[in-house]
Amino acid sequence: MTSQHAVPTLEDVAKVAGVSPATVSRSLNSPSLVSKETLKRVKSAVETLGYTPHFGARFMSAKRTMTIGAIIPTMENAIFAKGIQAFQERLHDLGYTLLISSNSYDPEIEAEQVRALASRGADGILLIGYWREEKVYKFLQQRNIPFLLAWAFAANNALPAIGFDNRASMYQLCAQVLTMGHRNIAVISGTTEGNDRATNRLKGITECLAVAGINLENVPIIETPYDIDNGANAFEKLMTGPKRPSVVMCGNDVLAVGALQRAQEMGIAVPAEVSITGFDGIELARVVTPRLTTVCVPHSEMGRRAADELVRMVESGEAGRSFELSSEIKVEKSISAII
Amino acid sequence: MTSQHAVPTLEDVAKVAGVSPATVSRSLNSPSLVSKETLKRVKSAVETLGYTPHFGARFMSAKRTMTIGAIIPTMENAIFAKGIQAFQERLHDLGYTLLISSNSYDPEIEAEQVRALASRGADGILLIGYWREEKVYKFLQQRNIPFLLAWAFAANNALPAIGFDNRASMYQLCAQVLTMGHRNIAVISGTTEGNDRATNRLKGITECLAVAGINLENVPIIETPYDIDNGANAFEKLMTGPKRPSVVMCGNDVLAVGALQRAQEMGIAVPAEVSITGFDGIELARVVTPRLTTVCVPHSEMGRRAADELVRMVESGEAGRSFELSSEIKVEKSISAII
DNA sequence: GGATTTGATGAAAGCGCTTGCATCGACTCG
DNA sequence: CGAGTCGATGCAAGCGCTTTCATCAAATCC
Repeated sequence: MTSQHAVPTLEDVAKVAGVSPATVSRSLNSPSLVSKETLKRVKSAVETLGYTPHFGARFMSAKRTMTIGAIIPTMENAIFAKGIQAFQERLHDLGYTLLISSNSYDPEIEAEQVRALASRGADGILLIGYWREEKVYKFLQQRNIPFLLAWAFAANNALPAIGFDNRASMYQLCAQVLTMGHRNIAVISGTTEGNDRATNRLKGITECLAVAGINLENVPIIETPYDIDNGANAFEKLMTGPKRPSVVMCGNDVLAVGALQRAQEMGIAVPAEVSITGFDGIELARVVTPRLTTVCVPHSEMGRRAADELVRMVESGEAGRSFELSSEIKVEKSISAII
Repeated sequence: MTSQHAVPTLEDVAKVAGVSPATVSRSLNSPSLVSKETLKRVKSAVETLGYTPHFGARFMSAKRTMTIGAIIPTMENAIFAKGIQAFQERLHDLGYTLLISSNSYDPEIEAEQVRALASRGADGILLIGYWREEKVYKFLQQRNIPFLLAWAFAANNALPAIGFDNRASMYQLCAQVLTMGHRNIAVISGTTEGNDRATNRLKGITECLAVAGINLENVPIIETPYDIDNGANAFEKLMTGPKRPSVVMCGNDVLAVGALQRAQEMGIAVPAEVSITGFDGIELARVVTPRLTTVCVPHSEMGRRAADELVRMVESGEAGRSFELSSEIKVEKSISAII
């Protein structure tokens, strides 16, 4: 081993540059307080030593860590990917590092991750949706850690959030479905327990149907975790049930794509024999045949603006604001009108 | 504001439990050294105060951080999602926290992220593929930080890696394509610069074609970043060129799906008029119509085993080993034989 | 039963950095 | 030209934790 793994410290840099550690620190953090001359010497010392500030030490003496945490339910399907990617890019531009954790929709793990991020000094945290145990919010407040909720927006909730109204969007989509003449509706919903987005989407459908005077007892609803195969299986169950629906509304695109796929395998024509709708407007929705009728959500915009707002909260110390983004119903070939 | 944001410290816990800070520390980290009695008191003090160890402080005095970093090119398309998800899950089981960064295939940003993770005390780092500037490897070695490469495997490279042989896999797929009678081949490759996976996949094709005696000058190759629309555009260019290929081989499934989509838009029948192949075997490949002929990679297994190996390296201090995983060619409807 | 071991705990020294305060020339001002 | 400013720098006190070493009482041994 040629290299002695002596990680260089501030003091080493100071020695090489012939100044005090304090001056090195200032050169790195507030260059304006240091003379051009010294700055140059320090810079070169840093280079030759390959010095990297020790994050732990910095974290201990300074308050800020320039780190933002994000906790998402899953990375596996693409629902959050685009938004988080945009979130990360914007944060990077703003000089922050993003730490991501995912928890497979498990609230226990989520709570644990909040603590982990807090103890790692996250200056702010991004969470998905509203629902979580009260103690998590308590903890965040007690620790005074700014947080922002994303992928959801509820006008009647004071917590700072950026997203869209899942209920209203789905309501609208359902209204569209009704307008096209469908009365025989089935639903494949994501797991609603502990998931306010899924819950609200389902609510959007049931409310709309109720308003339209459709008896909900006749509307089969299957709940299942977001996954292509689950969507497929649920679809099969619905289509082999007592009464075939004319349209299957799915809680998100992943489920819908599963449904679509199983339809093909079963030789059921879409949309001729049955229509299918999704939600989210992820890539998956536009590459399948027929394209999915879905609700398009501005993922990238959401990610970017979430970054802006969270950083604003962190840097200004002000309370977070909420932003409602608009979603857009995109009617594609996976649905047809009933004549 | 009701809550004074006084984050409780070890000392606070000590005071409440009526013991010394040292004892609290031991209770938390080496319970076996502490009496049952004391342990109980400390535990309850921790609970009532909602104490969370200060990561920075811990990092400063201890060596381990129980943190693993992963640096991936992108979260946006699903190539890495499944593998990283499995990686994270396994790490969680092993008691480690995962920090993820993505860099949009920018080597500068990657280098920066390696430093960021190092200064944050990552006990080990997962990187994608072999190629990166020598200084990055130097840095890692000098800092004595265990690292593992994933999504690639090259028998002739000593760096610890877990993955598959991109060149060999693509060679095999290409051989299959030739077997089916295709001689008029076009390629849509991912950007090869700075990307050894893309480079090797392309090499797999060209080598195979060379062996088959096909003049590479007649093989149009378009290089473009991994993105559905880029795949679509490249496909269109190829199909409107001087001589239509009978098969378009794509560097990954994302490009292939783009190609497939544009084919549909252009009214070109797949596989009747042109065949299309992908690489990776992500979900996208199996939901499109026709299903994509592709090379399936064991993403989840790779993620899990990467976690195991990296943790082993960290905990044992031993050098990393390399693992070649096998990939599997999956022939689906997107390709047809030339008679 | 005195000497030694053992188990449980405390005291205190850092770990590498930031920052308030002190210092000290060099300048400015009246 | 002496007093007050100011810009640049150093000194040193922590930040919250881990860990070595010392301490001390109880248990063990010959």
